[in-house]
Amino acid sequence: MDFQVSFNVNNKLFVKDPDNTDLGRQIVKNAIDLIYTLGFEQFTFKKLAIEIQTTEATIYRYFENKHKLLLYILNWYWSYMEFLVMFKLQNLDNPEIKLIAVIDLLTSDLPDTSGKFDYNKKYLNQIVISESSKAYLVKDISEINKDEVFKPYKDLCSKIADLIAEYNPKYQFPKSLTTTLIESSHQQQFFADNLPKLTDVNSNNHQDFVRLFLKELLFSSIVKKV
Amino acid sequence: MDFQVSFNVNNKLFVKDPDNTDLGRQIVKNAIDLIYTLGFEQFTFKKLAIEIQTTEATIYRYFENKHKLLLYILNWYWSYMEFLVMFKLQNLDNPEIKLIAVIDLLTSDLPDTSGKFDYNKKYLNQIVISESSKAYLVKDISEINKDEVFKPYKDLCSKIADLIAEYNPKYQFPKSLTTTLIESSHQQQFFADNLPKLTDVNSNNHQDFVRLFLKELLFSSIVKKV
DNA sequence: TTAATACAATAGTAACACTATCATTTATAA
DNA sequence: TTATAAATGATAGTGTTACTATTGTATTAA
Repeated sequence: MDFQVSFNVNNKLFVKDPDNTDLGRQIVKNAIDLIYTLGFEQFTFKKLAIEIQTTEATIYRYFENKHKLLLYILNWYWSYMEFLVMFKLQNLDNPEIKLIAVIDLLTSDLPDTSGKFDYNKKYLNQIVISESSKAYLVKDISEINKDEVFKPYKDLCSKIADLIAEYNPKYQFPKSLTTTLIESSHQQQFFADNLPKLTDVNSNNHQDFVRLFLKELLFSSIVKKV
Repeated sequence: MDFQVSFNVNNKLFVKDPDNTDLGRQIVKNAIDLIYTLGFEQFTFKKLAIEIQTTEATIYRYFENKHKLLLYILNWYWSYMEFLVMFKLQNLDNPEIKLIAVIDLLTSDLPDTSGKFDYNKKYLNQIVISESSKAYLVKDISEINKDEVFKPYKDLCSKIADLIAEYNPKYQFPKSLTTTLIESSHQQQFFADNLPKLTDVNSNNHQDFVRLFLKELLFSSIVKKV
């Protein structure tokens, strides 16, 4: 694939739209690299400022705090993922094949894009795996949820849940199964890499393993019972 | 139930065993209350010290940092949970009934105990739901894993995975299914409470809902195919 | 040419995550 | 009972984090 993609990320997530300036895009791009390298807890605006040779104060003009920056990055990812799902499902009719395509997407790295958004897709993927739950597992979740900062995630979930309902309208838990698939896909990849005894991974290709597990989990849950 | 329980929590998790002194037990008990109230990010040793009218320095004599304290609390929880599983499964033969009992345990509050460990079980449960993944989603996971700080969690998982293998020896992913059940049980409870649109809850009793969902998920995965 | 905007440079504050020192209380053992 | 060690309290201090404020300069737009 080779085209430019661009999404309107929720404007409650930034003070000044980083998408509009070179510096803004540098901030986001280098934030991804640095969060990947240091982990979210060790990542600070100070370190990011040094990395791109600017000052903390400047970064604060774009983002209120690092949590919002993380949410911005994740929203970009979820929006992109929803776009990819839409794109890949074009011209597909069979609900089973559609769901298989979705699982493949959820367990693959993002395709590289050229142009303005040359974020490191491998890093971005790892951030989603290791850091995304920290975006919602916070005490002020109900406050930040009011700003609709989880809309892209919810939209993606709802789209996949619809596919499940299409496959088997009688299945009772399409949304919970969807979030379980998505979150489990991250967890199992993380465990396979870091705590492999918590999984059944045996090959070297962890993504293949997770893909297999999730397909089994999904289709045995939603199979139409006679 | 009414008896005293006591576990040997991994001694790499503390500097001085909090289990041996009144002050140590106060620290753990009040840490649970405070982490529940403030969330792990806002929780500090300073605030805890004020709460129990001691000083930061004193708390540092028991725990190196708040991450280790969280791990200590979670290890206590996982050890207790494994004990409860063992206890509840006594005298049960039928693997299906055993697995149902396990899911019931995973989706219920801990029973109250008297004696030294009068931790607030409702708070502890919420901490497990909201904070436990923060114990392992850290950059230095491989370092801390060397100290076997995840052993109680792994032991519990392995015990449940064995039950799955007992039910259906041909099922390929007993461990991954187990971690998925446990983690999903937390997530779905968290989502039901905070981001209900990501789930299919309709009743007021979120625990019943999660229980139903997980049983369905588990047994459709491991059903013996003809 | 003026005026606005964007950014850099610098300084400062309160909280956090510790470490160190020393005095005092408490438990224990000779 | 006294000596001794261990546990805790009190206090201080350091470097870092998470910001906010101010002021000067370069760029751009009217």
